[in-house]
Amino acid sequence: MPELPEVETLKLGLRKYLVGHTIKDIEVKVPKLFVGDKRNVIGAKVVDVKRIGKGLILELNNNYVLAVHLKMTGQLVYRDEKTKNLTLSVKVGGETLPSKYTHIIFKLKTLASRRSGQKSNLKTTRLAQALAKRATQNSKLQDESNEAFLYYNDLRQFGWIKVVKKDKVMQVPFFKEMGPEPPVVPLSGTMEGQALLTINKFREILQKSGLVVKVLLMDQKKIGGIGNIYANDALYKAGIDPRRKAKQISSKEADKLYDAILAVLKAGLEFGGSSDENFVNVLGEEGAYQNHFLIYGRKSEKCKKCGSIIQKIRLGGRGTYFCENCQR
DNA sequence: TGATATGTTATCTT
DNA sequence: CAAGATAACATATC
Repeated sequence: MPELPEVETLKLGLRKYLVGHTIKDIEVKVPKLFVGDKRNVIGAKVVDVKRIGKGLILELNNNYVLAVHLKMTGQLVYRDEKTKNLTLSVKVGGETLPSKYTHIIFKLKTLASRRSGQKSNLKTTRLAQALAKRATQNSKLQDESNEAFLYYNDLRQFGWIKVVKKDKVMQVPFFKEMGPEPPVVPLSGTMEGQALLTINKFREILQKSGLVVKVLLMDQKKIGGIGNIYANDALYKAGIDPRRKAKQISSKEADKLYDAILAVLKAGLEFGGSSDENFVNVLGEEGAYQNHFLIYGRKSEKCKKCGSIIQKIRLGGRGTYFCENCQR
């Protein structure tokens, strides 16, 4: 369920809370979820976080990165002194961390010098000197209070975290094969090398594919970042029947669908993602887009536009919701 | 109890 | 070979 808006929401949170921390140790409780040698990242500092489609890249200050995919039920939750008492918004497992579903624990530390150092060295006031002296005296205490954790929780254990050399990120199969993604966030938000979906490219992808349009939207090799929720909502918004062949979509309809895709992804972002199932942000808080689904999950309810009963079928093995009257 | 939910990947089929 | 279809993965919930 974490799709582009959810992963982007998490990315922004990780930038705020995780960046600047040094990885002191990694406890891997379920080995199959952690790929690679953890010794290559222990001791390194997280310097930035990027996203490719539904994937995350934690950039480190050495030659490695941590590539992350949450699949359906993965969570990355940050905890330190200030946030340790926050409860986790989930419908399963415990509210406190680590929980029954915490499979990987990153033990982190921020250096006291990062917050109190540098600038004060440039100043020569007595006050600055006194503060610096006190900071040194308290450094041991501060080190302890600066201890933090990043918990990887995953109910279904489908996700993964991979240790990858920085220059090999785009060679990880999932990233290498990913199609262009809809441009809904500032360019700085995505990984270098990740293509963006233009309207012309979108028309071309539709024309070239023999797939049913909804299955195509969700195919990460064709377009990156769209999953079941936003595919359903975008097709509803554009008034297009999800069962239609992509090839049969006219260029006018393609434009409408393109706009609808950008609109629903942006709506998802504005609500901090959707937490219909397990998604939570970096602090373990729910998003709110689930309260604004246009059609996803509304089986047997009335269509908001015309009042017809919403149908549910299965396309490409996934639940598909649509209004027979409004989507043609 | 068995069907269902989900995203990607492996494998089978055309 | 390629594109598409389908099973597999894990596990709580209906």
